[in-house]
Amino acid sequence: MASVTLKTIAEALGVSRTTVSNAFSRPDQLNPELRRRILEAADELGYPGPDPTARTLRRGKAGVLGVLLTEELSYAFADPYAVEFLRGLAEVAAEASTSLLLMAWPGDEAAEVAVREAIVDGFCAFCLYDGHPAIEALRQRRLPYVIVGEPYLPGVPFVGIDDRAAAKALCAHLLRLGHRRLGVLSTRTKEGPGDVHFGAARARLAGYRDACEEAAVDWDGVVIQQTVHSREGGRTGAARLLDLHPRPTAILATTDLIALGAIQAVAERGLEVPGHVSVTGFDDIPAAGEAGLTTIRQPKAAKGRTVGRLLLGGTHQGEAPQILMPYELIARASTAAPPDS
Amino acid sequence: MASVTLKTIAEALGVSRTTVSNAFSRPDQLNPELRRRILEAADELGYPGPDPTARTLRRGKAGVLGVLLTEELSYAFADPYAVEFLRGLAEVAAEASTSLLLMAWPGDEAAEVAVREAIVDGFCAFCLYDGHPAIEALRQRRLPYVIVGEPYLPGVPFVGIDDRAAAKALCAHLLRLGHRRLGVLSTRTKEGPGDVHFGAARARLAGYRDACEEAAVDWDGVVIQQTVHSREGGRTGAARLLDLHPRPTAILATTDLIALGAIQAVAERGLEVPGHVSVTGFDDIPAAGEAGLTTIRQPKAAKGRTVGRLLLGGTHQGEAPQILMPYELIARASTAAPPDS
DNA sequence: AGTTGTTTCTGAATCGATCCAGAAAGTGGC
DNA sequence: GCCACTTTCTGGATCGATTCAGAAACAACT
Repeated sequence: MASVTLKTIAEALGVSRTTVSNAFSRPDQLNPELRRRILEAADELGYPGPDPTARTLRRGKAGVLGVLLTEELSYAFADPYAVEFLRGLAEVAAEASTSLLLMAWPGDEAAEVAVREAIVDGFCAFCLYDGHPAIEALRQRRLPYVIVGEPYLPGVPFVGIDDRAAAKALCAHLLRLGHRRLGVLSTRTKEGPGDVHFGAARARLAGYRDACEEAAVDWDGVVIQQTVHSREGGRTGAARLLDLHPRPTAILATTDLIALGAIQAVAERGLEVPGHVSVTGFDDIPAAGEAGLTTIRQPKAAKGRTVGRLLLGGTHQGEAPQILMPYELIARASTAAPPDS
Repeated sequence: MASVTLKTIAEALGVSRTTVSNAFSRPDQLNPELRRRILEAADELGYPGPDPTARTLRRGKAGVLGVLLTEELSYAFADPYAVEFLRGLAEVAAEASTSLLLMAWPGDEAAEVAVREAIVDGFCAFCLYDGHPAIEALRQRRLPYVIVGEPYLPGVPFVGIDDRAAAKALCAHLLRLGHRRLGVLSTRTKEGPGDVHFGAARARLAGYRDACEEAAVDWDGVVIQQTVHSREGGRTGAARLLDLHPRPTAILATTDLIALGAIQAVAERGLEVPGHVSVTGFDDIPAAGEAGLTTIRQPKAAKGRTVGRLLLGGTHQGEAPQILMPYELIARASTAAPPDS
């Protein structure tokens, strides 16, 4: 009944706990023949291996990085952008013999508890929104942590791009081509249609607005259609925009996934991209290139690697690091001058 | 420099460690006024809260269930089936104040290590394949664990449906309708085109075969096309099948997601479902109903709940529980008699 | 005054490993 | 035969909390 520990094995063989521990963790510290006997005895006694909890407590290092996700798991994984980011993060983590822990929460209330109780060496928060209770909990844990992409908050470690400036550049590109009737397709907010809650979406909308104001285009005349963050969501959302009279000549989607759905919706109407409607995305996922989508490219895997290095580098003394990664406007075939109307 | 612990606070206030511990974990065990002072001092000293590792070691319970995923994260999350399952699991876990830990591995070799070192109360392995090294590691940890859906192995705790029998029923349905030229769309295996590695896919193929043999249809004449597990993968895979001469009159996809892609491919050829080609799926995800897809319905969330209860119920003594859940053939509009050729 | 009970707090033991300083035995060089 | 060095093993301290039996103070009831 009593569980099998190092002590059980040590007593069975008449050696010390330390020696048994070495047999598992530092094989070069003992005689190979004795080690063989120890492992054999461990196997016979049903020893499950050194207890990870005790080991972590003593070593003061868990060998784990926590990745915080919001409730909608599908949000994070349906988007190839997230997968790329995680690949970069996992790469750096693996070099430090560290594994990733994806933390799924039933809801916001549980988030705080989860952050407080997770056994990790650091956190990376992904897809949070401004004001999420976990953010304060993160600060209190006094472990290294980084907010990725959104929200950007003063005094909080951050890695991402300047979403607002990038969005402005993208919108300015459309305005330069001559577009004046714009439609925006944004990810759905948590709060319902009133307010755009997600930091990145909000920053991107602000960037579009900046560009409009600079070009003296009336921002209030721009229709903002919210939708689910998926290809299908882009299709149905775009359908709404295409029903408007007069129809927008350009659709700005806040992510590539949505933009790809929008392109599909345009085709289903028997219209052409960019002949009748121009479409832009955001992120430059692999499928964007194939579809000839004009978008903002951001370094996805590199972002993950940067986050990993930051977290594994130890606690940040003093100032919180805030790293802005480079981005690039990729103009492809999905944008052109608007049709003569 | 030295970290702030219970002891630091206790000494600062001249009370015992136990009392400070109670202030955090058992508020009813001490004077409210003293508790207030303790929490205040903790805040001032920058105490990050009781160390989760130490707490776990002492309590002997982590309050965490590990969910094992294979390398392809997208595999698990692109499929609404997985999301539903996790919802059920999370529900039961939440009732026991337990959170879920999604474990992402860089690769198979890392799997063993991760299982050995994870600080959890139990494991649920999802989307593993037969012979995965993690399976042996799971057994050795002597913690409760369950294999979900695939692979089904003797002596290993299991929850799922009888994939083979379900697949047989589905295929028999097509054969009853009169189909004789079948095409199969299966998820890609790890090993390449030679052998179908994933347990469920293999079991489903075996079921199709059973039905064919019972109806004296030549199984060797059935083309098996492998593809990526996604809607897009289904589209391209089905395109290959539709290029065959003579064209199959029915396509059996091993998952709904693939089937939905197949339906799209048929439409793109200017053909009709089920007029020219019948299509079947597997799992009955929400989108399957909308698309009128004939498929096998299995209880997704209930499966998650069952797994959760099993894991939280403690270690299984003696025999490994193997639970087969009910399934149901859902005949919808995507299947009909083959065209007169 | 004595018994019982409640509230509030304490000290030592414990969870299961790892780390460190050092002991014991054996090796090699001079 | 002595010193220096390596290999192999040991015992005790430690990581940071929780648990448990019990002490101290005080109230309530015979």
